[in-house]
Amino acid sequence: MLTSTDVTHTTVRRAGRTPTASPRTTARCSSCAMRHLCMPQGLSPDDLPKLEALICNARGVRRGESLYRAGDPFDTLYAVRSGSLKTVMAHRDGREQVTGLRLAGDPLGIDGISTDFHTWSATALEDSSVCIIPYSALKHMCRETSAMQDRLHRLMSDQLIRESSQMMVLGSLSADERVAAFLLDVSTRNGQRGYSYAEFNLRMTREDMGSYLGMTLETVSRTLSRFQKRGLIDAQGKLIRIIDLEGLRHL
Amino acid sequence: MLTSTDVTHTTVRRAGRTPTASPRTTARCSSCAMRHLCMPQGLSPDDLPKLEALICNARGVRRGESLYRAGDPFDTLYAVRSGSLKTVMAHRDGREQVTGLRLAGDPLGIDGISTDFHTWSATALEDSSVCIIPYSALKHMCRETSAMQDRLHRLMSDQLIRESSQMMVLGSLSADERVAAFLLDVSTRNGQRGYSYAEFNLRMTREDMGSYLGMTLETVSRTLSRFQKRGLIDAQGKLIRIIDLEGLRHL
DNA sequence: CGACACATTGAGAGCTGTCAAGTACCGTGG
DNA sequence: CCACGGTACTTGACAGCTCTCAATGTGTCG
Repeated sequence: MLTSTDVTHTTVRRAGRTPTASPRTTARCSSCAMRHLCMPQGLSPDDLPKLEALICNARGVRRGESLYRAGDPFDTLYAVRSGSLKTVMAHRDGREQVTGLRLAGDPLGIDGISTDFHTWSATALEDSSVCIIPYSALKHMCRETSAMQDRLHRLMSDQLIRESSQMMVLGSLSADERVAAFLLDVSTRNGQRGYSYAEFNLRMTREDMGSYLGMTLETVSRTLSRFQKRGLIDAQGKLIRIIDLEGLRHL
Repeated sequence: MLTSTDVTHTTVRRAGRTPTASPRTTARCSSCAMRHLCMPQGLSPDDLPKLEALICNARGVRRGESLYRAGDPFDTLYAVRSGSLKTVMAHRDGREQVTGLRLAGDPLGIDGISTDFHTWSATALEDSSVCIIPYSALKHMCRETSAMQDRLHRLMSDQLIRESSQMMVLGSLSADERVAAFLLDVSTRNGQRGYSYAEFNLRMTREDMGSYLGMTLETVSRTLSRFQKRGLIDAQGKLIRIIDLEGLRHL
């Protein structure tokens, strides 16, 4: 599984900018349209300047590039500013599995806190940009501002719940149910971000989806085709349009 | 799946002791043999008194009882002091899946931070006791003591990694590999707690194991039998003895 | 327009689930 | 102490879902 493709794992340089200047590489996070997602929810007005004081630069990651890779030393958290990334975990025998899909506003890098080294890799599914949040500065701020502390804790707990939900998907649901659950999840998250609930671009390949859902790319493809025949969705490659949302919900 | 049994979900009373006095119900955590596991790793000597000032009582949970259940309001974290518990998540259609096994020293309750309500249930696999760590007090202490903050963050990150490893098990491994991975995991954790790597009491039923590993209890049972025939393990019901550790590792 | 990655579809095999029967174990009550 | 009932466990037979292998179709980018 997942061994046929050899994704171009060109790790983005750590210090300094990406050579081929990606869009808005070093823009300030404070000028970011999705700033509210990067962290500050729940902060009082006079806490905001403190947050902006966090040297919160942005960084571009081009499609297929890794933001960080398993084994990299950890020192900063990220928040997706635009685009989307997948998180990937590797087994010792080389098999690897997609463990998460991160959309705008989602946090990234928490896996590094445990050991000071990253356990996953994070790879861009499209040209993306992320806010950089130095962990030590964030910790310092959390000690001063209880709202910030709350926010970070909730963020981590959120991830925990998201992952255990995915464990449930992997452990208890049939192929059909898994694909449906995935589509509904992406739909919801897309909607929450102000985009359409009904129509979105998956960005992931069928192989990525399969890896995330614990099945082969062929089964994913077959399932989507069947959904289309049943009038549940309209799928043109990675472009998905949900036609019968309730139908998907009831499997 | 998992519908045949109707586990006695007698939620333990929230205020006050359990009616049938369980062992050491209100003992102080500071007198606990596994105190070092409850939190303080990495704290400097003069931080310890602060930690003990956290009103850290213990509470008993009898086998089959729930420490907390999905939907319960969240206000305290726990750390397993003795015994073991399983965490269980429920799907809307009633199917439920074991999402984790918590042994002595493991944290419990983090799932409640996100929404202030618990998302999982935690049920004792044997008569157990847990340390009670009021979340608000813990937060307060994390703002004062950076070592404590570090510890909490790492704890949460650990859980995240543990869960994504389990996602990998569920998504990429065959039945044999899953069972082997589970046995090795329990063996390791048992060893880390000063017990035998080779011999342990699983406590979980085959059904729980199956639920955790995304397979049926019959397949679990068959797999264990096959392992036994191959001379990898010796299984007498819940009592497992690992004979060929390397054999298990190489599947 | 060709090269390449990605996606679709088919046929068959294999693993795991389902259903069913029988066995072992354990706590309870006589 | 033993008998009993119930839960947990084992094992078998068979079906069905998903994987594997393979061929073909489609889109994209240089």
